Amino acid sequence: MDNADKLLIDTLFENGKTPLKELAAKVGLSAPSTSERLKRLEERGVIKGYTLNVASDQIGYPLRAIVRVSPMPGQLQRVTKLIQQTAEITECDKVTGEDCFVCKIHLKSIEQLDLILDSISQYAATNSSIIKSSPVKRRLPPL
Amino acid sequence: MDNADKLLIDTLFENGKTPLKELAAKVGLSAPSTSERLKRLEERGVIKGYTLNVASDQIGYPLRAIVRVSPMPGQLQRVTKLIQQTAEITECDKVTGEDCFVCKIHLKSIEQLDLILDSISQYAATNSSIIKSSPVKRRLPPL
DNA sequence: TCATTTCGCCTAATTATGTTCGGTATATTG
DNA sequence: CAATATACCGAACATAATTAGGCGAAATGA
Repeated sequence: MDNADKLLIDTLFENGKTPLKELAAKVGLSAPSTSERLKRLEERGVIKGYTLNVASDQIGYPLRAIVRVSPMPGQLQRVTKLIQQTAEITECDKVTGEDCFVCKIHLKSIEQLDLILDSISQYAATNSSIIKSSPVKRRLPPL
Repeated sequence: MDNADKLLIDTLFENGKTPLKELAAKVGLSAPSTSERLKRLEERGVIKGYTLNVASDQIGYPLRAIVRVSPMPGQLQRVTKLIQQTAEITECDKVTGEDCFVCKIHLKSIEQLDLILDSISQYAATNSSIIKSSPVKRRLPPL
């Protein structure tokens, strides 16, 4: 991971469709060499894939929430499965400490939150917070 | 947003580099029409951009944590700025409820967490959880 | 030390991919 | 019901990415 590799990752994180030519110019290499670099980054698993940023409010989800979930004794497996099967839960991390899971949920309405929490509450205690804004948008840590 | 548009978004979310030809085949349209669809999705702001999935452990960050941050009275502005300026904080949402912020942090080591928390703790109470696994990887809600 | 291999790079040619350009059918509107 | 707008198509064109062949510097090993 030299400077060129870092620049490639940084640039592609900003715009995953940056043309090879432009990438090559930025790192000061030829197109084929740059392509080789990328291939190696992919093979090494540094670059796991290319994806989209979608505006969730444009696809019918004006609300987002963060829900902390603490399964009741003996319900860990069930709750894990339930979380994975709830399509509106778009991200979930299992963490140390009091709460077991921290989930991000996309919602069509507040009512939908109630609905989803109800389905969980038989097996876990939950703590919900509506997202009001995002002071830090997804970004890379320093390379 | 008809079925074709949804398929395009779903497919590109999985692989942001899916060739137009393949997208066209999938939605049953010609390449130019598919390209038009994409352009409109971008113009309407549904597709906000293309980006990368990077393996954070491959770029020197084997640990991730979720930190909830509750600024002390009168320190909201300062804390907001501090969070934004802390490069290891790769995501932060401002939420309703007890805690004001929920942050995701990428870490080189546990010591680094201590360091970062120290810099915040003069202005806010914090509650940290180390991420042990991610039962739900980032995905789209139902389209 | 000097031959040998490996590696990363280059340019040029080739192939793949995406866009533009008429032009048509089907809705939409005055 | 004519006029316009929309979404689509195939063919031609333009752009972008990959492959092929070869060069030079650093690492490897006799």
